[in-house]
Amino acid sequence: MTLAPGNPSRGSTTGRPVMVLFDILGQRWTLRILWELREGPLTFRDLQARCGDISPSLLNTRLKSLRALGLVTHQEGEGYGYTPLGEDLTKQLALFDRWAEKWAAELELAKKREKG
Amino acid sequence: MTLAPGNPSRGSTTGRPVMVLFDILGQRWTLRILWELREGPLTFRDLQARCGDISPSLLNTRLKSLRALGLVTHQEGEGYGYTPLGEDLTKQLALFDRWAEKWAAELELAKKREKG
DNA sequence: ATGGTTTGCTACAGATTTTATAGCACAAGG
DNA sequence: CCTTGTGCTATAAAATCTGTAGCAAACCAT
Repeated sequence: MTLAPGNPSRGSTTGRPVMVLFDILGQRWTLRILWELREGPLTFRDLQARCGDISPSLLNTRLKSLRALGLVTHQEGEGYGYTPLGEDLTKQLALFDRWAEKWAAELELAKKREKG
Repeated sequence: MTLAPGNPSRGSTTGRPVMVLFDILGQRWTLRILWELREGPLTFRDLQARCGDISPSLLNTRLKSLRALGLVTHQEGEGYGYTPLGEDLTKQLALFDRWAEKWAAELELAKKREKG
């Protein structure tokens, strides 16, 4: 069965949208792919390079499902980019970026305290 | 090498915190585990049940790394719960929940339009 | 029209991760 | 004792991911 809101996903029979979302984002590279598109559309090959040379087969698999889910589109001549929904989701990812910076700082601090 | 901010992660040599975070959250079940703790600490077995009977070996692997990363703690008698950092991260996940509901609604709408 | 470049992929084998199931050790309660 | 709950470990099989090779179509300049 396709992964989509309304359909059951791993460990959840209800298809509650957030569960489906977690299932999708919990697939390797999905978050990263969305993130790398944040500054504008990229070609398949550019996107691949930005993702540290992810294998083209997996990239294509991910892009297919992101397209099927209405988060990403492919425009002739432009490459891969967000749909309005995808763009909206990615705004949440920007919050993660800020959180992660804070997190790193706190872990760093903890490490120092530990030492003396 | 351990997965932690500052250390290189998949496809990123810099260790930029958000990349590391994506790497962690992109491991199956991690997002779900964090999510299921949102209403308070749970025992190992309760958490396992909430996650649709995820295998105990994987659950333990995930919990170990979440503890190592300072997101989750285990308190004698209470079970597994957030650290302050973990709690903070989970607030962002609540935004995902709202986004996902909107997403589901839009996809539903699109499907209807498609039919006629 | 021919050769080089870019783009968007597919194929496939080997490595890694995840799943499913069984079971163990310890502690508390009756 | 015996049962129940808790926090796991072990292991084999299945699924997923990685790395590499390569192809077809479009475009460009010669």
